[in-house]
Amino acid sequence: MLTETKPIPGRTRILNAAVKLIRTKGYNATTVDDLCAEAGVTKGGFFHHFKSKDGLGVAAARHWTDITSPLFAGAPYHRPGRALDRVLAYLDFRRSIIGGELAEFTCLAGTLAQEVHTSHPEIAQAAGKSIAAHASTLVADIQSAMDESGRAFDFNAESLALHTQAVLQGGFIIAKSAGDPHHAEDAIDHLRRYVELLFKKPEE
Amino acid sequence: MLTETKPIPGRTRILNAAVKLIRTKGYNATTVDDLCAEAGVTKGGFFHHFKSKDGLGVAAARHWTDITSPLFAGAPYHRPGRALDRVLAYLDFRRSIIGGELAEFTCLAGTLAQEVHTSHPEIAQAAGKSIAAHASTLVADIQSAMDESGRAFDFNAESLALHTQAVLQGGFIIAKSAGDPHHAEDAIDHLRRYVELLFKKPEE
DNA sequence: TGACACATACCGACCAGTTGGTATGTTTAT
DNA sequence: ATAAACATACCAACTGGTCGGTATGTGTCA
Repeated sequence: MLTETKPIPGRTRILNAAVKLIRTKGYNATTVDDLCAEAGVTKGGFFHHFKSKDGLGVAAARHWTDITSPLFAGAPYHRPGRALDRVLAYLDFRRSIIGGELAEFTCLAGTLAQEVHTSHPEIAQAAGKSIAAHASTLVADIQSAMDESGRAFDFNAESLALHTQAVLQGGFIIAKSAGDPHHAEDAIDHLRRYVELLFKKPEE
Repeated sequence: MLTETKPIPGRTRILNAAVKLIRTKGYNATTVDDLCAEAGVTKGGFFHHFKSKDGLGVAAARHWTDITSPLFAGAPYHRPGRALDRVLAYLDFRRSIIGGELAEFTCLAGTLAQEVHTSHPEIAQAAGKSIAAHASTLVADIQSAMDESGRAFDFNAESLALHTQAVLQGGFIIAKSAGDPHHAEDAIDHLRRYVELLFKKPEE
């Protein structure tokens, strides 16, 4: 039996190129020619698949969700029995995937949203959806952890879920501003400590 | 006696225009012509004051420090007697200046660092210095709060100071991604709760 | 025999940066 | 005191290259 290596279609190669280049250089600094060269496609091919560069931007934001969703859905942090442990395991997982170059672990959606939030609202909206969708995957565990704790909180599960994303995004920015990926880990460490303190039982 | 209204020199007008436009549109999307129009200067005037657009980028990052330093130095959050209260007052101050358009309260340095960290390292470095310099103004109060608490912490004052900036930056990104400034306030609320929990005395 | 997935060649708009000035001080030499 | 020499702060017009986008093919497969 042959190993059927099906070729990756041009559209997907362009989207993967977009993820790589936009994470490294940003949206505006990434030219259509850059994308074509990286994807091994000509300009005609590019505009066959996307009606404009902005159209690609929107598609890239959605592609980002398509890439990351299965990564997190298949990650081992869903295994612990207690909800709080699953939340902490999520943070540990996020910390564990930090390594190597900044562009390899930073968030495309955050990068896009920051850069184009006024000039290209459609792209920003698609990026916002991607972040919100990922945050929403945490809500159930956070809500369960809140319920299991038997405590009262002056925030809701959605707010804390979104906050985890805020801290991650902020950690990436500090890492970029200092040129040191280590700072992204520090941000997660503080976030983990925050979650532990929130749910810590008074006696322990 | 005449009211001597000294005219703002072109160089300063260009720097102020840069802060406004880059915060709104980002660095790459802000053209030299945009800057000239906003500042009321011609292109020749621009390149008299700055040797290149990148040169302006570096100068704008430093200008950002020049603008923000006196703002924070003169703010009322330094007044409380207990160090912890000064730290919390700082966060309350940061929360209070959020309002209106996103471009009016977001951080130029964070925006710059995110966008140009690979393509224009000099600008990113200048932006990083601005963030680090601001964070360092918090270290003394945080250190005092740690000392006054009499507790042991597994992080140092510098780390927590930088983390406050990470959370702020992250809050801005979530706000931009959702198109809602309110999220920046949520991030600060969580950060304030974290600081309170860190320093809360066991008995209270 | 089309519909699809590309490629080649090209265009007009725009953009960073240059050129070659002018007007207004400020310093220096006599 | 004053003129020459220099410095600073701008301006209008231009240039060479780049960018997003288009027009028009060509090969392939159901």
